[in-house]
Amino acid sequence: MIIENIKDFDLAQTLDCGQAFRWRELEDGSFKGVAFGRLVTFQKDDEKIIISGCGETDFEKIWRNYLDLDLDYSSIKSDLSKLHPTLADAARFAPGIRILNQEPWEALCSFIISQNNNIPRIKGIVERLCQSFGDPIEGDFCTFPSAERIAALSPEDLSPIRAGFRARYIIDGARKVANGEIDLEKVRFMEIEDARKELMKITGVGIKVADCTLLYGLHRLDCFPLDVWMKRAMATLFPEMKPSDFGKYGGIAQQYIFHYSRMHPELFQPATAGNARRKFAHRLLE
DNA sequence: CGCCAGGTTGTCG
DNA sequence: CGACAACATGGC
Repeated sequence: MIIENIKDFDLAQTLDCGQAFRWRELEDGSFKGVAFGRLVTFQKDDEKIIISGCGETDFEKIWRNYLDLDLDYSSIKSDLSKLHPTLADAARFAPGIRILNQEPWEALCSFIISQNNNIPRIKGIVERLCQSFGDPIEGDFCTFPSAERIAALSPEDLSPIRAGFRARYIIDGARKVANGEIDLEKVRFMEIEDARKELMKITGVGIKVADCTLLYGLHRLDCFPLDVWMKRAMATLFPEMKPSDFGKYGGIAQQYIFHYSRMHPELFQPATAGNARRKFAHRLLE
């Protein structure tokens, strides 16, 4: 399956920018992984995306939407870039980021795991969750376990995935989703404040995890999750702005800023002597 | 070893 | 309301 004329899209920037935790980069720069129960490999060649393991039907039914290929990111980027020069810098730094349409339960569960945690370890816990409770597909690739499957477990059953204190949050979320107490497809269309409140009925889901679920799992592009990186970025780079100033595509702005900040930690370090010296040495090398 | 991580909860003032 | 420790684990 080959899709032509794709702009504003980069595999690494999109699949490894902290919105999804399961994609594996292969030697040749392609990405292999599972979503919606399907195993695929993406390759990018100039303006073409090559998808192995997927036919026309699956592309139209799943992957076109998953990769958000119908949204005009050029236009959005151009509008966002007018809001603030540093946002323009961030968008220019990773112009190929898109916001995925992930499965709602996977996004919810993944971001419950993300709390007070670092990205490498989040990936490890999610991987062990899938290996332990998902269905095998091929090689060691597995599906993401359904809410129903997890709902049948106890926190102790999750001990092999080493999620720590988050284990009972995962179970609580799974049970509320599986028994219909929370209908994620209804949450998708709720007023944003109601949607947040609904998700926050789950123990262990606060405003940040709720916003991540809404943005990455339910494609609510106006959500602007504030984690430690984003709080630093707002305080340091956008002191005059608040999240709502970024508008209906604020979630996309957030992703540019999050990635840009994580890739430039020096922006947030006090200008220590050592740091200044390093910068000076760097200048001499140029 | 100590600090921190895409936070949330519970408690105390 | 706001501040703040505790939470489980391991990356760096």
